[in-house]
Amino acid sequence: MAKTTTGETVPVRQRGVTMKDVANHAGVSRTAVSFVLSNRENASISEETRTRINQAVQELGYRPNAGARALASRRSDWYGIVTEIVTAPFAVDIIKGAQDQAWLDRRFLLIAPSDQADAVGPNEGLEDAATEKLLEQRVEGLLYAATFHRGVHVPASANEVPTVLINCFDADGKLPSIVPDERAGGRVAVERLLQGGHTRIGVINLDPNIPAAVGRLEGAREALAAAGLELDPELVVSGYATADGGYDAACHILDRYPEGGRPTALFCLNDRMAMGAYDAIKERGLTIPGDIAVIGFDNQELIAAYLRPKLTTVALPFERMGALGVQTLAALTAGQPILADQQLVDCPLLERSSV
Amino acid sequence: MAKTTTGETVPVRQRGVTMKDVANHAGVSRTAVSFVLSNRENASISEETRTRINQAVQELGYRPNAGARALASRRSDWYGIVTEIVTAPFAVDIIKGAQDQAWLDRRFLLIAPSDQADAVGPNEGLEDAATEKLLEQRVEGLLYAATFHRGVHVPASANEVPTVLINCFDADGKLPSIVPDERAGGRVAVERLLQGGHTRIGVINLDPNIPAAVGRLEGAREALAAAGLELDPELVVSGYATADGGYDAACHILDRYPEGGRPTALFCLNDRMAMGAYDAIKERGLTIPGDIAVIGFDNQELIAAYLRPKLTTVALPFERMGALGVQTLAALTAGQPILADQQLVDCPLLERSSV
DNA sequence: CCCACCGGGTAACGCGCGTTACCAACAGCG
DNA sequence: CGCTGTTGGTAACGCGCGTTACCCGGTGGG
Repeated sequence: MAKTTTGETVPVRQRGVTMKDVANHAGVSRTAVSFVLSNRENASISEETRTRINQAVQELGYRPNAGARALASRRSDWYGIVTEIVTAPFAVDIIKGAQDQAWLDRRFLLIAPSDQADAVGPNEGLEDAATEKLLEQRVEGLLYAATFHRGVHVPASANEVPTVLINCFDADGKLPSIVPDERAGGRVAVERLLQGGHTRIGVINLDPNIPAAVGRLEGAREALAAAGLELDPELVVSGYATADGGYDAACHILDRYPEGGRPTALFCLNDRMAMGAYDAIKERGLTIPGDIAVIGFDNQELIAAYLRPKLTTVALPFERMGALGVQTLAALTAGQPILADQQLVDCPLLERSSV
Repeated sequence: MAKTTTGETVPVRQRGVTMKDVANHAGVSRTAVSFVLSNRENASISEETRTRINQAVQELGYRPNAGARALASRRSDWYGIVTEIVTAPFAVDIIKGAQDQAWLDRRFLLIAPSDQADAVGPNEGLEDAATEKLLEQRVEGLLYAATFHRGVHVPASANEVPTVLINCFDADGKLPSIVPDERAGGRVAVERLLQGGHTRIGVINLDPNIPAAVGRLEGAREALAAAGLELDPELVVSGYATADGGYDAACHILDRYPEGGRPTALFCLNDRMAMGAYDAIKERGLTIPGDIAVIGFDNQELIAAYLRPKLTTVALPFERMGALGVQTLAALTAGQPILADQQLVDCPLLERSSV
């Protein structure tokens, strides 16, 4: 506890070592310390005092005050990311990718959850409070990350700094975005099945209106068309994006042609549905991949890597999208042109044991 | 000021509006603006100038500079959390709980990943770089969060500021920590099985040396002892903490007494192993929960909520631990005494359909 | 001998804000 | 009348640092 002049006690606040302390300790001016610490090459400091200063830094355990530096230099070295991912962790790898990349660029990533506004007042926009908080910290750029690929509306204040969307796109403007190449993913999945000799393929579809479903299905059709085939509409069934939904859809598909003509492969548009499909297949005494090959989408590790047999699936490149988002932001803040308004990121096929 | 078509005015925000600009616009001194914005009750500002200032704030779209405020007031309103969770997202709810609580306390949570030091140099300690970064931001308190309950070593610099450990404990010191009450969790799980009429219970154990295994097993034994029963050592099998490990262990347990005496319930010490156990049970033509009741631990949503039947399991209170960590930190920074060096948090039973 | 130049530094300003000390005007009171 | 409060403010300092302008003592060139 420390005492003020009035005698009252306040929480102890360690008086930090400042550049002035370092300067005194080294017997030089604070300016010299600043020059040495910021490695200015055009500053003329002799090698001897330079080492003396560095030694003082070590001895005193000096640690720069990032806030003061930001204030004086007018750059914070921070990016902010507004995301619902913290509360819906499915796509947490976006944060990881972004954070790693930011770290490489010697920048810091400030993470703000996008759904906490209701904690302060019911009428505030969801992301607005988070965005505002980040701007108060004077972030140099903003990222918005969604848990699933969709269109979003970004608060107006986002226009004050460079902004990039990750795993979502600007529903009403021209903000640059990074999204998965759903179509190529659908294509590669079905190509893999074709390559395995499957020509009759059932599809367990998501809500047909969301971008993921549209793209993946389109890709699937392309792959089939390239082989001179097409989807049997009877074998494309939508369901809730859950294991139960996948189970129901799989039952429907597997039982559709009792007389013969049952598909030999199932393309499940997400892994949770594939999980349910497994049950439906096993229930019927069929084996995976012997009787029915299954391929998923998303690569949700907890599911895909632990199902038995392990699920072959198409991965959503979350980490890569996060990194690319930061790179794009870096280009924007540096005033460089970016490659495209919308960057598509490849969805690689992960071979396991279900095909 | 900009006007919309409806004639309502919308603040046009531009970077660089300072308190001085607001003061000029309102025709008062900057001090007056500061007083109004920080709501000092002992400052004497007339109601009229107060509204004039607030109006100027609106019109100019003034946004405080958090860094400058922190510099002048010598408090940042930030806590820092060092965590491996970003890279191993299992326990991401810790972050959510901490962030929500911090938000309620009008504080901000700075998240630093604990494994990025190798990006700058191979010789730096893992958490050290992250901790250092946070201290440079002048966080007022530090949290360390682990993905699984264990002992950890924290960098020495953490001592400069109040520190609380979440889901881990200080292996060599006296830092306060928040951990799940594994023992009570094991007890409640087995009590539930007993209540269901099960007296012969198989246990799929984790690595027997980790705190989670020790506590949960101890709790299980307590519950049995209270009913005058005890574990059959032949029915306690350790395995890798994966679905495959659970499958193997379950096979072992289920086939141990071919002549009769097979357990009617399985206590799986985590949900991934329960997932594998499901397969072993189904393979043998047995039903869940009809023939074999299964109870898990961890409540890993992606698994527990999607297995068929849905898995009854004991939840790890990640979110609550995160919140409690922040509360404890708040008490520490305010100089208040904390309840205990180690706070145990209850692990509630989540009833689904597997018992 | 004077002057330009260069190496090696330092003084001083300002970033945006919290905070303390102070000041002017006016009312109430004896 | 002087004195004391009270109301409604303002001037000025400093937080820790980046940055610019400047200074001083040598040195080489003319």
